[in-house]
Amino acid sequence: MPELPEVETIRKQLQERIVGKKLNGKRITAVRRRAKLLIIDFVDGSSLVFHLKLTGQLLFNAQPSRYTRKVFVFDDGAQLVFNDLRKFGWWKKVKSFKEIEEKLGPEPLTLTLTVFRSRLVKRPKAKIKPLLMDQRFIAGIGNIYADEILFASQVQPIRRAGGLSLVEIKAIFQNIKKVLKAAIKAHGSSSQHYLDARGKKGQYVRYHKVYRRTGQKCPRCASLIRRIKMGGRSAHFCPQCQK
DNA sequence: ACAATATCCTGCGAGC
DNA sequence: TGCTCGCAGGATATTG
Repeated sequence: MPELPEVETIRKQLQERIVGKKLNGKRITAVRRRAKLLIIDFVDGSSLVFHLKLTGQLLFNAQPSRYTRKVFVFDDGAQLVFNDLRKFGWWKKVKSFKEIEEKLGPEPLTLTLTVFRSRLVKRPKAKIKPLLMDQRFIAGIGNIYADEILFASQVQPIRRAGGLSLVEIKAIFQNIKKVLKAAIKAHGSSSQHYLDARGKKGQYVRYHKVYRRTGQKCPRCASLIRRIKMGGRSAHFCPQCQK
């Protein structure tokens, strides 16, 4: 799916466009994001929650296509179109968002080094890449940004959390924020299906250093980028300058 | 505790 | 042209 930066981009755009409108008679008070979830809040405290998974799109005032699964119509006639080629995405109405909140780890952008370290210490045997993608450990990072964060930190994806030095932990911590913020600035990564609420592509693919660059030169040391399988997902890294 | 696999679903490009 | 294979931004359940 859209990972944190993509959902955050959609959130900002929808916030500007739909707050104050009514959906099914209820006024919208806010558009929030938690991890990779998009949340539309209503005046009565209830929420409409979306998860876009791999191929979901939320388009404002777009024409429905063959992949449109749902069209939400606002009181003024504006529309929110939910498209999803692979049908993994979902939406649901909840009385309170707390029902969903419980299972999620901390938000990457407000995470502190102390919290990050204390959570790593509890999982010494776990490999760092699956850990970064584990939504209970830290919520919002997926395959693209896990690879890019580890490249920026010069740490290989197969490293065990317990074997990381303090310098490496700090680097990963800082790069989580740095990479995600830069990606938000670029409106996310449109590697394949992602479009923002305006139907436009994100530009962060330009800055990808390793993700889907197998066999190309590492921008730091010119070694060839390698791809390995980790738990059914691809991990991309530089075998030379990531230790 | 951790790893690997299957699963939901559809499409695309590569190779034969 | 048409087939099969592998791949695809997620997350969960199951099994070892």
